[in-house]
Amino acid sequence: MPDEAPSGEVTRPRAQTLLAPRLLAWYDRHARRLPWRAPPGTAAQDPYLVWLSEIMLQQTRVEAVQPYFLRFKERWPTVEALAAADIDHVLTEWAGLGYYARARSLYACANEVAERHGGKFPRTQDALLELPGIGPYTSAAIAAIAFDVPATVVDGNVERVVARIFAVETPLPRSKPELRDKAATLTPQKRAGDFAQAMMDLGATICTPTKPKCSLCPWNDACVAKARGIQDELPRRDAKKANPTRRGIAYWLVDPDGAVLLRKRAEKGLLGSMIEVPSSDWIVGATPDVPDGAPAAAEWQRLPGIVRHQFTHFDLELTVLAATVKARNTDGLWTLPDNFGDVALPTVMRKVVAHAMKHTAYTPNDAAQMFEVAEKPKRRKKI
DNA sequence: TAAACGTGGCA
DNA sequence: TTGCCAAGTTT
Repeated sequence: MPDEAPSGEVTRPRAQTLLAPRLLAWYDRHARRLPWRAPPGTAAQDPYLVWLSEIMLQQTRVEAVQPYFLRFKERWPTVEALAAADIDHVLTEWAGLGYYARARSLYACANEVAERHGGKFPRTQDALLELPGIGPYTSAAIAAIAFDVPATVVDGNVERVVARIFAVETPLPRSKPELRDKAATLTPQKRAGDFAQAMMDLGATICTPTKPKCSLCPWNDACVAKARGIQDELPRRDAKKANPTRRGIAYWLVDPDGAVLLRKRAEKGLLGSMIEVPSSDWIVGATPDVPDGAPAAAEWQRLPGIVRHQFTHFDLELTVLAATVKARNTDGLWTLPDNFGDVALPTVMRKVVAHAMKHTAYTPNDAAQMFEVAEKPKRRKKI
């Protein structure tokens, strides 16, 4: 029997109205302290920092985001500062975090906010949804966390918590609409931002994908999955098909100064707008023949070993070929390894760099030191 | 609707 | 070593 619901509020059984206060009480005691998060129940947070953190957190763990968030916050403290930045500097700062379309959308969004919204983020979910890189999750998260709008925030954590609380046995992603609707029945009218973060904290620390810590859960007495003993099996998922393996060749070309030829990838698509060691196409099947995709004619020497990398939808195996040239005979970004930290090299390309520097002695003096630079470019000097 | 789109930690 | 999958969005 549904309660009488105030206008705009989701109708829900009476028992469910008790759940949100219990979770908020748990959150008041157990909220993780994160650099983008104000303490529970305190003043509103800077919408710019909420937005920045939420974009970074898309499909990305808190631990991976933290150093990136702190560097962005320090370097670009406001949305106007970010909008005024050089996009390549933004991509360089993003390098290693993955899903690089997020960084391009981040920059586009900053410019829209700066130019069309007077530097202020819109306060409604619908208006936020219009901005680049902001979808259903992020619009709800910003509305709730930055503006205290009672929006329902649904991410992977919330889906897992809700699937267990209500024992939803339909596999993901088919169950998404049902999980969203059930999550909406839990969302309170007040402290929706804290509630959203509480749900995500609960999912991240208690209601974990494997071995959930039900004894510590503020909702354990209400959880249908736990009552049935199937909490470890939920949420179910449709089987995924195996990833294919693609193969290619990376070309490590060095000039007499020790500068290495790099180039910028196509603006969009895989690793869009990022910097790479020139390479062939990456194709399913056998490794392409030399000199497929080679940036110049040279006496290419195959380096021992292979560079492996896993993307979301395929595995990659790169053979690395190296050569030296007497002059910079082809266009590109000839870059000294000391400066690799200043370019937007994605992780797969850092692996190529590390591999090439390990197996070439093109700088006889201290290849080892340069290898270290390639392996750990995150601690780089300011540009 | 389904595929594309990164990376890293952990079992 | 391999597979899972995480504070999702875009096309």
